[in-house]
Amino acid sequence: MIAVTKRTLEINLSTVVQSTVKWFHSHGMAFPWRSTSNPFHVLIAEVLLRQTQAKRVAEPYIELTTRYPDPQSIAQADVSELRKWFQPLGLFKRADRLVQCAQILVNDYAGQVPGDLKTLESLPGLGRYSARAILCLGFNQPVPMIDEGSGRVLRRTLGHEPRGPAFSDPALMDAAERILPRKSHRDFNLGLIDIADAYCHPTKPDCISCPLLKACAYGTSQISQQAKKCS
DNA sequence: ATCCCGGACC
DNA sequence: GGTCCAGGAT
Repeated sequence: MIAVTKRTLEINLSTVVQSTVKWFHSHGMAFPWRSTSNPFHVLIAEVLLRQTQAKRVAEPYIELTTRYPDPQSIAQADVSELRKWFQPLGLFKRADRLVQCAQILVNDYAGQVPGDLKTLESLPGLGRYSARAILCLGFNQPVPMIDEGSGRVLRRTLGHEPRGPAFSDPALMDAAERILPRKSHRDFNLGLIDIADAYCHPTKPDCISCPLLKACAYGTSQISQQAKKCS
């Protein structure tokens, strides 16, 4: 009996992975930071993306990575000059911390972005999510990228009860580790993020259109509830 | 738990 | 007028 439920669970997990990756290949967003593997450019992107809608980050990202392509450029940049590129986005302290971060990279890490989790998390302006995003996108490491959006997709799909912020939910983080595919980890991570944006809205999710509907505990229950209402 | 922050969207 | 946004620092 236990073996059967476990096998059912594994089948569902692999369905979630395959549907997400397949959907991403045809519907994934082509943001500029997704066509580079330069770790420092990924780092800049993640700083800009924090609590900011991805579409609005494209222009500042291009400007910043063009004008300040490496840690050295930012380390010696004038902070007030750098803040200019954060003007339309808000959260200006990100600019200050980006300079601090670049200075540490220059002084302590030979101007290179370190490729290990603990060091990345210790840098100013980077946290659990950004560090993992840099590892996945900049170093091609099979690390889960769980933010509030992709965390919500996984929670709803796997039928988890939301227990506080995604990053401090051990059950969610364990599930994310378990489900992450070895081969297409990058497409899976980005696919979850894009699905969160396109369908899995916090208050009004579009389950009918979602590519994960058939594999999603939340979506299928939503649909059956709607069917009851209509009858 | 709160603050940061401007803009898009409803 | 609320809600939300690839979170992090305090």
